[in-house]
Amino acid sequence: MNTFEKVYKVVLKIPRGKVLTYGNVGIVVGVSPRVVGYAMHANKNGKIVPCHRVVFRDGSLTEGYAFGGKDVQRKLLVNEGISFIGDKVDLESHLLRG
DNA sequence: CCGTTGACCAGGC
DNA sequence: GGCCTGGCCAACG
Repeated sequence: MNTFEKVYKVVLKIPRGKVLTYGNVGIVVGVSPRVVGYAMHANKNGKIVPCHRVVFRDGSLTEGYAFGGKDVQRKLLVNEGISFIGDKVDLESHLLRG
């Protein structure tokens, strides 16, 4: 099992309408948050893992998103029923905590 | 094998 | 509340 696959597996387990932070995925997988971000970057195709359900600890998104940018990512999240506070995800309501 | 590079996060100013 | 710094760890050259 590669480190990427472990990250992908956890991200795939995120239910619709919920989000996780990079650091949270890192804790579950057992790697540093940087590695999670690296794995997401490797997934820049966006066809393998719903990386739009992974956001910053702050609830903010990323500029270099695979599908085109944070605007596209925000649209995808809203499409799944996730609400936003300004330019950030409403973590209080949608952060998946285990 | 070593140095650099990140889609990060927390702390200090 | 924005910006910088240190720590973190796998992938790349």
